[in-house]
Amino acid sequence: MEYRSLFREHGMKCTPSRLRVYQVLENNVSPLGAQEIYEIINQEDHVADLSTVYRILNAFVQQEMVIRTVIDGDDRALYEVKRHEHKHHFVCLRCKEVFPLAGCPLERYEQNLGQEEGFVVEGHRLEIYGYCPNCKEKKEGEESK
Amino acid sequence: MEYRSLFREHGMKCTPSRLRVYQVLENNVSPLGAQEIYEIINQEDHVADLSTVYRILNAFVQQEMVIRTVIDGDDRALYEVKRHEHKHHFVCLRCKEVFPLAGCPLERYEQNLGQEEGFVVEGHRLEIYGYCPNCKEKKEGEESK
DNA sequence: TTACGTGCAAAACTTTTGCACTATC
DNA sequence: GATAGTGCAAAAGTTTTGCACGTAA
Repeated sequence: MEYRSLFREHGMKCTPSRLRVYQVLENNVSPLGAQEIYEIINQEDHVADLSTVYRILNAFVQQEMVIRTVIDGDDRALYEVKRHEHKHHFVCLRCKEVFPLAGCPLERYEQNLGQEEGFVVEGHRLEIYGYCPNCKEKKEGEESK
Repeated sequence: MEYRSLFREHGMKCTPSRLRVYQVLENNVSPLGAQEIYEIINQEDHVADLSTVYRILNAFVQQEMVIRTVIDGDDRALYEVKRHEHKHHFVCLRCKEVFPLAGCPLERYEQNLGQEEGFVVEGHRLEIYGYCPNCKEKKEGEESK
């Protein structure tokens, strides 16, 4: 099985819980919270405890298989599999949905930052906030009342 | 007093706790957590309870006098006074210090996003992660062990 | 068989809330 | 004097941890 070797490469045994957590993350384009993942994997029968989900997620993050993010105005952490492309998110202020955005506008900016300020840039986090096409319309409706 | 009218404009009474919380935020270039603010204002004598600090911060945020942010890898929220300039932060992965950065490289990118994808952009969040000049050296020392 | 992984319960940490009391306007 | 603000204690939400038991390799 393909996952077995993926886990072994990162020094972890292949267990049903880990498998399910990883698959759920893989199948979602938008990042998910620990509680959400817990609910999804246990929908049919009991697969893993919430504390186990947290332990698994922490292990994935430490192994850099998964990225952990926090979003303004929402205190819990969100998790998503690390994919090859570098991308960012658009967060809808109304429905709270998180949309993936392709690409990144920051490469040149980061070069400057290293040269001019003496910082070593390792990465960045960018989210765009606003209204998604769907909520854009609804919002206009609400405001014209 | 100058603060008195600032508070009144936002429909809030001028109390010692609010005054101190606001001043502490004003005097810090880097954002602070609620617990930190609590400790600073109560250093000499008791000024406000932690729950009061939270209530005050929430009121400030609601009145858009203060910005609330969360930073990856650190679960608590950070607060800073809303200043006129639009700026971002550099977060040091080693000492966790937050450095303000002037300016913003995103204006054109956001225009595209609205036109091509149908999103309404209201704002964004950008943090750069890496090592500050100070920790850069220390880290190199550690690695060459 | 032996580490590593997990369930359960409890704790830690951040943030919110209810209620009686206090201070500002 | 009315209303908004506060202290204290308790609760709620998220994440972590200790320990005994279970399971993958």
